[in-house]
Amino acid sequence: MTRDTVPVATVRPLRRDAELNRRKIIASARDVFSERGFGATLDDIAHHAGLGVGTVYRRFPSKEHLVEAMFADRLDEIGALAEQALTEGDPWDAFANLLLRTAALHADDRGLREVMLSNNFGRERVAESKARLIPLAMKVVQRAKDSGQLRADFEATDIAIIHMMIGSVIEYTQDVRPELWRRYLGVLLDGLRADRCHEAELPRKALDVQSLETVMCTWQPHH
Amino acid sequence: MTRDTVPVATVRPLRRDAELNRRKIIASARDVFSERGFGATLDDIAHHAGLGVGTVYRRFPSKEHLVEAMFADRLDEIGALAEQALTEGDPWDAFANLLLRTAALHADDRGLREVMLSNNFGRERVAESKARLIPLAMKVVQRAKDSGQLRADFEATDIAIIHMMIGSVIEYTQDVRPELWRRYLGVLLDGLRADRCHEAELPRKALDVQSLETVMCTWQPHH
DNA sequence: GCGAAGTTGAGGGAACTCCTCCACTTCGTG
DNA sequence: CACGAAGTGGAGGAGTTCCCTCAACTTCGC
Repeated sequence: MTRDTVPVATVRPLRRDAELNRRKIIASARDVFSERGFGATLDDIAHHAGLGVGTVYRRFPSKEHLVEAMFADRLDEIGALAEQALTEGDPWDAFANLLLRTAALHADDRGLREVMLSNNFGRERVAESKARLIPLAMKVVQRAKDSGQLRADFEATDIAIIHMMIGSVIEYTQDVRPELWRRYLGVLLDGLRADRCHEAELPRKALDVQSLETVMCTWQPHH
Repeated sequence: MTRDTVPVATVRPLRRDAELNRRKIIASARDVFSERGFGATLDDIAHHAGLGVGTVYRRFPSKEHLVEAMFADRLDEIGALAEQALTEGDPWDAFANLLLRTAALHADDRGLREVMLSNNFGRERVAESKARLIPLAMKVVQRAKDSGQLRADFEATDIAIIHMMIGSVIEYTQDVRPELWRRYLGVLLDGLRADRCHEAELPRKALDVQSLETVMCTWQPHH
């Protein structure tokens, strides 16, 4: 499934056992990355799959390739969430649910979180999928602002920063209280409603898209 | 100043040049830790001080000791902020300003941020200073709640988590926009005001002090 | 049953860090 | 001023961790 999307210049098919192992590797990578993030080594993934390291390297030239193979379609999942949000009845609920559902995915999958917040993992397909997300998010934001429920000085780039904040809560508290992040997303959402702002304007302007890009290149997973 | 607070069993005084170097080391550590955090090696600090590594190790058995020597009094600074907050006129302003001023210190000094958010740096004196902070914070919170301005379901441990969130914003955005964190603290503060609540209660309970302790032992600086 | 394809895991090599050691320098007292 | 004690420097040992290779071995499938 993830497989045939690559250019394909009629590569000879893998031997049956090799194909089986390839699947084992991907399954293992999904497990390991989702639990331990990209800090995990290919050695870890190999052992978790019950295979030798060499086998993994024979199939995937580098960690990058594995990531690429694994996460492109998961990002499209989030794209689907966003599109769905555009058709949802109440504009505020659409906005809030998009944040909530995305954060919930982040909480379940450390690897996904890292791909989303950093520009340092995966190239090509991952980058494309992310690029497709931006205009969608902008629409959801605009709709919520137009409806007068989301504060007017909110910007689409704020979404990314909010995910960074919630991401750090997830990172550190999920062993102790896996759902605690919902509390702080709750505070943030309350703070984002138009009828709650006390100060007319938030201090400082939001990041422009270019600066956000830079920030996301700096972003590094913890340890 | 930081100096004579240690037990002192009449250690013979340092030779004049050695004492000078000791000061250089501490100054250098202040610079380097504040900019690069505790990721910095003692080698870095030595070179930045224009000294050899050996000299640093002769004076401070380990990084821990240096940290201890440096940060205990900075934490007391924050304690002073908190006490000051207790006498400030408006209870909400006291609360909000405490968060703001503390975050501003964090933004200026990566080392301080790391000591505050983690239980893994510095022992003894640092731990003491932190312990003294807790009841103060609790009072400030209680006063703001009693005045009806801070939402009733806020807890003192939320302060630490908020600093983690803001800390991650600082960490990643300060090269691009050093003051951007104020924007998100602004959102949080608006979300914390009691009036015009949308949801009656935040989802999930706050951490208890014990769990927070655990979380802070897990906390690690980035990279 | 044979050659091509696949597998294995010890270990090479690179990047870091912490810290030690001892030949050398400097201090300051007698 | 000279001499012993105190202090200094920084190459390098020891420990990690990680990425990836390769040569000996196994399995597949025609």
